[in-house]
Amino acid sequence: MTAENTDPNAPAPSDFVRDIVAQHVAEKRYPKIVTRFPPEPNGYLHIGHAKAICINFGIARENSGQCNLRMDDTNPAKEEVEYIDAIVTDVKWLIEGWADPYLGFKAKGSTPAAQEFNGLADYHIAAVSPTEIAHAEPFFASHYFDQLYNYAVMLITKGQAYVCDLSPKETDEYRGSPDRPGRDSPFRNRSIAENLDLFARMKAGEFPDAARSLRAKIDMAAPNMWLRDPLLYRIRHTAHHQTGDAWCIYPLYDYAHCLSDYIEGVTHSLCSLEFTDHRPLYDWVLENLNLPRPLPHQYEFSKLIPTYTIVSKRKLIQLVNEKIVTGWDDPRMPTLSGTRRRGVPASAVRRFAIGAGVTKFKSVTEIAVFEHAIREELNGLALRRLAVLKPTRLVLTNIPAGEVIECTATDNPQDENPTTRPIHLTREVFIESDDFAEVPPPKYFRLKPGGEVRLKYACIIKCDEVIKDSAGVVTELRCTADLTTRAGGVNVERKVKGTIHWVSATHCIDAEVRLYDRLFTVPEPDADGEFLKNVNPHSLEVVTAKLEPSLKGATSTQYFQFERLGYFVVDSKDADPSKPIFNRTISLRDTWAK
RNA sequence: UGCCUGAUGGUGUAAUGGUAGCACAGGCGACUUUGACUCGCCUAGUCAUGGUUCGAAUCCAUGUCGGGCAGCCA
Repeated sequence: MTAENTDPNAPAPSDFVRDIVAQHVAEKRYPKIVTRFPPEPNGYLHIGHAKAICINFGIARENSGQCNLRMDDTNPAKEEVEYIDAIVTDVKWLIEGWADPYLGFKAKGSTPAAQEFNGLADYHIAAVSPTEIAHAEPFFASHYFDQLYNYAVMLITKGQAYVCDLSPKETDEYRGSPDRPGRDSPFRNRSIAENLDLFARMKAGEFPDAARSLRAKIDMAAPNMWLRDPLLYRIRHTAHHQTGDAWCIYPLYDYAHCLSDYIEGVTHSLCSLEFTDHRPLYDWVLENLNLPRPLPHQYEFSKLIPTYTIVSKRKLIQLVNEKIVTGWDDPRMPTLSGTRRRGVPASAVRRFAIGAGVTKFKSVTEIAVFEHAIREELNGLALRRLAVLKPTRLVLTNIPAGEVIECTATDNPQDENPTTRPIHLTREVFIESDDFAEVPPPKYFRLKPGGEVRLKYACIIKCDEVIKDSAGVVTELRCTADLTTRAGGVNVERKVKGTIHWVSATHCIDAEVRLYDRLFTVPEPDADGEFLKNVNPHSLEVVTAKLEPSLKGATSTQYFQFERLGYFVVDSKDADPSKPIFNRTISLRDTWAK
């Protein structure tokens, strides 16, 4: 549980978007605050999307409103159903226990209903809650294609849209450039009747791809490029994952998005900065259609870009296709599925995304902020366990072989009344190789020849002898255990500087442990456009670790802290009961290593 | 050279004409059967120049620097 959803006194985030919403609420401008999260199903959601999700769902949550999940699927060439399923899973995961009551879906198969509002024709589609209605699905822009078509006919009838026969290349030339006005298309002044006829025939499939387009008639000399008679529809003889072969003309983003918002009753359409130039077009479409209900408005904020990561679908796809990672859900990927598999709790992602704030300043957020959020969440959630990643054999010469000394270990010292479990001290144990140094550096607290250290939850031991092989590698440490320093023993209060973790050599289990590190070696991997050369060749190290036996049967829904090492989780994909595999989510903070 | 948009410690963000605060990072220390956690202390900032004002990060002007825009992508 996190402060964000348990502390009623925690101040709600404050930012310029929420200020605007608050003002609209005070003015009673809308019957209900409705936002939306509208990904295109052409890739997996990543940490950058988490910010948009948190803002949109957060505002819905704070205002008892609603946030619709909508597939912005107007370009069938780039989209796949695989992505739709993944997006739904990821969004539900991220908001679960936080904003799920505010998630808006629609009844499965429903399309916008024609209604009359204040005496005017209108289209509207109602939301349902997926937690209450079994047959619910996300919204889809493609489910509004009929209505969008009708609106386009309306624009044509008003003389505000026309069919243009210019080729893509010619259209480009006619558009001019930022510092040079464009020229009117020779087809700009076709009669309304001809436009209506041509548009109907475009829909009927009479023309090949890109032979004609429907354009808004605005201003070819506008300083804003997006107002130079932007395309509304293009011809594309391609099947759509939702509508099949029903359509061969598809609306473009600028036309479909604002109307989709309107049809759903969205009030605040929040998007990232690069759409700022599109806002006048968003408004133009809505304002020219005689729509009876209050219009939505668009507000822009900056994206969340962490250091040492890439958040560009195109580039993430490249990492997958070039097999630099094992897939979209590789634990090194900044995708939500990768992050989840890595062992990061949704609450940590939210804490990070919300903490980043909402501004119009293009910023880069240090990954350390995310790492801190992960540790903070996991510190409260993770069960402590003992595990040795790189084992060194240690023999307690004063404990007879076969003797088992039961010790009590704490599951999580952060709990008010922590539960415990038994662990077993035996003659032979494994300790971390790093926890012994034959020639210790200055201020080394751990085990050294002749030195003492405490085995956590057990007793103080003294290193008597170092056994090495012919190559000089340490193969065994021979020590004596001072059993009077055990819990309950007379010398339990005796202090030594170092405490190290260990597992019994006779009771432990083996497991594959995947040690992940940052995927990139530099803070801004794509600064020069060549992110592939900045891939960290050591982003994954696989070891066979020795684990305390209570870890047997662990599942991927449990978070663990291997004491003194870091946070770990069972890999949700590759592990099975006979083959335990753990992912290191993140190491513990280590002020000594610095 | 067009339009849009922005600039507060190393990073992110707050202060909405009235003491520049918070978090991360960094440093020092305390505590510690995790060199974790926790706690205390410290370092460090309003792009520039003018103006309005008793008072400016905030308002105005000019400048500087940055980001975005010319897909039949979203």
